[in-house]
Amino acid sequence: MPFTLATWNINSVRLRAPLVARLMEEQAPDILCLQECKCPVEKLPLEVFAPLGYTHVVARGQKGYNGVAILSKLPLEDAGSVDFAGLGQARHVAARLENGVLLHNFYVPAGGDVPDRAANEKFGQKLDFLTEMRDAFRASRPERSILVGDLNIAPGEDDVWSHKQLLKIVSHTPVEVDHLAAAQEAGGWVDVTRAHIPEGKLYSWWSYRARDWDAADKGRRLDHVWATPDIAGAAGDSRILRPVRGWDQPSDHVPVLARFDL
DNA sequence: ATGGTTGGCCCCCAA
Repeated sequence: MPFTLATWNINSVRLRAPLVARLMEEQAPDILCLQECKCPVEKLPLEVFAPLGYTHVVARGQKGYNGVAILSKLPLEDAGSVDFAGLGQARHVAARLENGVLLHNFYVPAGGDVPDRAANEKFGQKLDFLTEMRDAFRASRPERSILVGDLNIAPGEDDVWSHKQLLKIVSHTPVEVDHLAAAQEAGGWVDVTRAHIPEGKLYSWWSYRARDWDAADKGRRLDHVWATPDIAGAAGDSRILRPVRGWDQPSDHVPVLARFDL
């Protein structure tokens, strides 16, 4: 059963429901994982998505902030959510596909502006969230699993526009990169996007605060598709849809896609 | 070193 998968931080799914519909029409991924829906589950605009074939939904939400949703053409079973770091925020949800694959949709905390847990509580929460992800994968090594989402960390030198200039910027500090690597290694997760596109700069996010995001091109790869080694070989056709950043009233993130031949 | 933009919501917080 081959299927295509997309992950996209939508930054308000109600405001950008037309953009989600456009992606569904133009790319038709079988499964679309959204982050930063910014609304309770009962306010998701599902009436926009259902006519396009996305009738299966597994989601967690809250008013105003965070929120994760899996919209699917394929049947899904809710596989629960974990409150990593005890924040009480809607940042994770999992779903089981009919072929047994377990799909995790994550929205890792951004972590505030100051990369110091003594001075900035949010940074500590981000590190704790990643540590608890690591511990969960250690306690129960995932199999036949896919993990996607806005992990809010650009791990590699070619995942940012300037490695040197971002070393002290939250999302690319060594301590964050180490914490993400520990979570990745604990699960044995393969970075599917980088496995397929090993060379060159690769970004999925460009700040709203640039005069010309395209010309300046000061991007970061914050959005990821991972898979466990037993199914990573079935993944192919990874793509990051840069042109979506140029759509009207865009999210600051663009969709990241992959196909799985399972 | 600083400022720049966006979204949600109760006039400020988070990103």
